Amino acid sequence: MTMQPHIPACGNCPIRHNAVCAECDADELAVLERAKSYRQVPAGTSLASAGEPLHYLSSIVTGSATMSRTLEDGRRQMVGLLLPSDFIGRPGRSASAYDVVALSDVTLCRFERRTFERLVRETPHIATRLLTMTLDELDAARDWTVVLGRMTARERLAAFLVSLARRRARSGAGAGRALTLQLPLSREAMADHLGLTIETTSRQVTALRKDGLIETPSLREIRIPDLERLALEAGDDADGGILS
Amino acid sequence: MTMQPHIPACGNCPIRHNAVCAECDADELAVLERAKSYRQVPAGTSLASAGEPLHYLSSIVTGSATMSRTLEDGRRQMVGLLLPSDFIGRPGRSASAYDVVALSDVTLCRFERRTFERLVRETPHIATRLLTMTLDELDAARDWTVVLGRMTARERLAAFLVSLARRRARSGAGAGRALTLQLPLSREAMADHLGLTIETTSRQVTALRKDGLIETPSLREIRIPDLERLALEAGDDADGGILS
DNA sequence: CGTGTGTTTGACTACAGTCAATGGCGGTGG
DNA sequence: CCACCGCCATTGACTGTAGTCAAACACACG
Repeated sequence: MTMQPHIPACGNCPIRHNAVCAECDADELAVLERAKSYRQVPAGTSLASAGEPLHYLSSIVTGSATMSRTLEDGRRQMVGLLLPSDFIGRPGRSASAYDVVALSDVTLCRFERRTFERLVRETPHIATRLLTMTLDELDAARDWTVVLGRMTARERLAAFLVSLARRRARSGAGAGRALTLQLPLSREAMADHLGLTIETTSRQVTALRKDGLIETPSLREIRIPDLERLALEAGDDADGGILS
Repeated sequence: MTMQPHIPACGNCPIRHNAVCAECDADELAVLERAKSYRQVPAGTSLASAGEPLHYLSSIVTGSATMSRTLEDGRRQMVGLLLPSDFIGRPGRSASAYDVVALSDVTLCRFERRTFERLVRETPHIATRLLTMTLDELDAARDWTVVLGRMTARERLAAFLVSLARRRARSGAGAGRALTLQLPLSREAMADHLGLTIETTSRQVTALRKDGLIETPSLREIRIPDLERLALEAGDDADGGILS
């Protein structure tokens, strides 16, 4: 299940400048270097379960994961799509509030919870970075609240694709006007994120394609010829605006 | 518009043990004492506008407010109900991401943004408390995401009432089994929070009343004879469980 | 007592959900 | 190498929940 990967030095880490360690200087990095461990898990692995203790807090180095809650009758809602540099777990709480499941093979940079809590206390640049990241996530969660509370199925899908595209654009991969997204999720996972059924999600993909707003070279790829036009469909007229 | 209220010492402040200052010691409180100012505003006052600069960061001392976003076509979604000890604004960002409007007369404890950002940097107990509060708000926002994405109108209303009741219970006012909520919101504001129309919200209030789950002594009061039973309606079977 | 705002109720509509069948793609085994 | 199986996605037909439009009601205020 768990493979032992080669552990890169923090200085060469692909998420060095985006993760919880982003603001650390060389000295602080040296401390992290000693405390961290890596874990590589295959797609489908559960990384945390709602209500269960979580002994390690981790950053995603490569791969992606979902954070979701499932109601007793099986209804599921994704509350976050975790991509490289995103953080799993919460300092100061021993149990996870959500289920976290690897969507692809995932590499984690882990810290034992107590160790990490000490790091937060003693390493100012970790604490400030964690606060900034948490504030950003809070804004993103609230923005998604607007999508789920007030937008139509078509707008939800458009909003999701635009936010994925913007996230990709921010972490390098600058595209001119057209860009192709590698979807990390199945239609079911997309539906769980959008608060829709698989069927409605699929119909909306078809609808956006028929309207020329997206192309679907394969099931897991979506090409966006004109991001601005798609953003308009998401009710996001102020360019670069409300959708984080 | 703005009244000059009597300014209580931090030691006597009603939100002393819940607000962003909760963890501060006497020395830190003395610093806050010098930096803070109070402002009292009547119901309906705009405290922040999405996209507009926000010069003061504040805690709500008394009263309540809504935090919401309005789409261009008028659809509105509340992303937070702000009660005493809740915080308005985000350090490190000069513009507000949402509209904030006073629901009742509100007393604010304010700090100039730059001043507060310095306080966060130089006062460890402010920084840690702010992180804890932000993490709590993040969980609450994600929990609400589940409500909006997957719950029916009836469940949304029940979930909202239960969360209000639990919030009240936490800040004193321990009720045995039955308790009466003073609703700080109009039906319209409730609908905006629940992601529903006024009409559907009103129908669900009627439905819960007809089923004996709530009583409505007046428009702005809701009596809950049995909180556990109402919580069941919200799909929250694990007692004290998922709803923050 | 009348006016106005906010709420409730009613009748009808529409959007997304449900149930079911078909389609496409990849992997495995003959 | 091809065929079959199984999974996931798509499409179709119908249903149901919440939205829309409109009228009645209730309470607060002048």
